[in-house]
Amino acid sequence: MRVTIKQIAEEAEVSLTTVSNVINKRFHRVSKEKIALIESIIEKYNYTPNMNARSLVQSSSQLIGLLYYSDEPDLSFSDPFIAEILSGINEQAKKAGYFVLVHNINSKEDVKTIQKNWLFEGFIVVGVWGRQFVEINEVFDRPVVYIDTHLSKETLALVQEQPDRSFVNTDDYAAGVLAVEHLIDYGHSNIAFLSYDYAFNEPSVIEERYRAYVDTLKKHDLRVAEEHIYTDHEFDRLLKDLSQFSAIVVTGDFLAARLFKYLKNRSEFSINTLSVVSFDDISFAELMDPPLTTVRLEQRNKGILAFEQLIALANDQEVESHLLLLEGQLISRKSVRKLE
Amino acid sequence: MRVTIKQIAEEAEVSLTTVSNVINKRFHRVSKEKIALIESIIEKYNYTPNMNARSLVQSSSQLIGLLYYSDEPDLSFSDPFIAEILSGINEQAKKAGYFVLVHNINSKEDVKTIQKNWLFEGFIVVGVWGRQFVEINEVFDRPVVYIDTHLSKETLALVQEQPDRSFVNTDDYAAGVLAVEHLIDYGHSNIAFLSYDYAFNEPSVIEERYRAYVDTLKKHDLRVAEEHIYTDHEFDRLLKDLSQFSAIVVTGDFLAARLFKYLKNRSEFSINTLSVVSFDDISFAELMDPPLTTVRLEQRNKGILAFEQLIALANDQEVESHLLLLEGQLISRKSVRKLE
DNA sequence: TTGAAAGCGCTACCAA
DNA sequence: TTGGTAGCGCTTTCAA
Repeated sequence: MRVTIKQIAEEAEVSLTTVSNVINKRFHRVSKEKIALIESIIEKYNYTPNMNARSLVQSSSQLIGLLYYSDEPDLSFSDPFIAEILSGINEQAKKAGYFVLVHNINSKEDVKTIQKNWLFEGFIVVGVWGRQFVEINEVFDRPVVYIDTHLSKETLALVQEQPDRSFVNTDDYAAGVLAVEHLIDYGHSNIAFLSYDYAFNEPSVIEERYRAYVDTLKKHDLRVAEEHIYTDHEFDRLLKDLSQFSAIVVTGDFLAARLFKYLKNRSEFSINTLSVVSFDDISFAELMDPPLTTVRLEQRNKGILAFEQLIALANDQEVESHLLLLEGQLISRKSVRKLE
Repeated sequence: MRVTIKQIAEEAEVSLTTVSNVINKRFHRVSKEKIALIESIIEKYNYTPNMNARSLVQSSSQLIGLLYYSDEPDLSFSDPFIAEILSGINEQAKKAGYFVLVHNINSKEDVKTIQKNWLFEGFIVVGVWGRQFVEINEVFDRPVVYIDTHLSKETLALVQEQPDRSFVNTDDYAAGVLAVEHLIDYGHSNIAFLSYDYAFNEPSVIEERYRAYVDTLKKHDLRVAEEHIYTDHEFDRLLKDLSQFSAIVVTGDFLAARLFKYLKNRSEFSINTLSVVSFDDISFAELMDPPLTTVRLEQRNKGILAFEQLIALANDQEVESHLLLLEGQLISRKSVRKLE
């Protein structure tokens, strides 16, 4: 059987309390000699406290929950984006002696259930945005940091009141500016915009990039038009209009790859005629033909940062800000060409 | 505060024991009326038992551990392969009311620690093979199912004795045969083999495919030679030898993509001259140029199957076999051409 | 069919 | 600086 605090206490000939005190580093309550003795015995048996017992008495559980909000269960964690984030979280967690429980949620009931089952230090939540936010957010009774959750001004103001909520995002607006400026810098002035089909009127990652696109074009006195916006269902329309554009902003590398394929199948000339800039820098981006110019988003760092922020919140430490924005980084490859 | 079994008992005016009995479906020990009453109260409060308390008394924890063995912490869960598996596990787990804790391990100590911290129903372990196996395997005190762990005959014999260990793999040998037969079927007879650099003498996924390659070639009286084997560090040598081959077997889609890029950069003719077949069918495979012919591996299904198997083991149910082999499926696209 | 009580491993409170 | 003890929420004897 695994060794318990009781056995340690017996062997050291001290009380449970004393052992507990050294385990929890309350050194000021124990004499130096006993600390040394007890620590040596702990070392000897390679003792680690039972988290279930600990959790039961409502102290630290060392457990954090990574929650992925999605309606389609088969999507969830296979998304490389979340995989990267998990990877980052996991690395930090292991270093810091934390454990991470992953779970899919698609309702507030899911959150309630999981909270009743286990005691968490806090949560990292991915995939929540728009109207779901308020409903989901209210049921958490522990700190939470949201990743890639963009909020409307009103909602944001509301959350400001809650000291144990934080947000880590890419600065998607800035990333968008980066992409468009690069295009303009290279001489492009007729620039289309391609994204997945989504609700353009709710704050979201895509909406930020869209705003950046519009603003940057306007700033340079370039023409902006609603019909220059395409969704992934409109490749045909895009192809028809292609002669109008010398460049296109695509909201994700995978979508860019789909566009490449589509274009290659129709008209040989297009792919070398059209410049494309995208977002993500997935591992495949550099292997594409042409190698994709894209804004690197560092999802893994988001995971790392989110974990760090969560631990700070959970321990009531001061945090610098509740909105952490990561810089995107333009990776210039071959898919954007210089215009004379 | 969350409602406890005690409050349920009070409201129902019965003992804790009785409530516990209905929660654990020991209906034969409780009268019909009380069952109905208690269940209605449970329903009303949306009561769920506290897993920490449950675990503490050594009954079910509903917790399974997904352990990823790797020396490089930053690799781990960002690998799309493990992400797919996690996705499958997670879906099943949620349906069945289980929770999954993910963790990186790179020593048996890691396993010991996590086992002392929490009570698991069992483990799903990914990334262990060769000599690490025996050492890691012995420290588990709960059922475990390994994914993609190939064992030597001797080790396998050893494990046969352990009724609570199982293995789910793709039938990598069969998948290899599928790939090579396809090539031969299309008229190819000079076929190279490209894989990541690895220990060819230990049982592994790649070794299985390699054996399939050799055996199938031999079966068709085709020439097999050691110098036809290339690693990902030998692209230059491969390029030099390329005129000898009409086709190549590559052990993974991502590597195939790297090869494509390399070849495109050197000699325009090569990529359309060389047929390539690969393994995985990652989402990018069909977007490659040419679209990649590959053997689909269904990693997600492995996760699903592994979970199911684990639950069976944990509940001492009869299992049909301790070695579950999934079929690969050849996805024929454009990267293999018919020879006249 | 029901319930009282012990105890899982730990922390927290209070007293010494 | 130390220790005794109650109790976290639950399951599990054992007795009624």
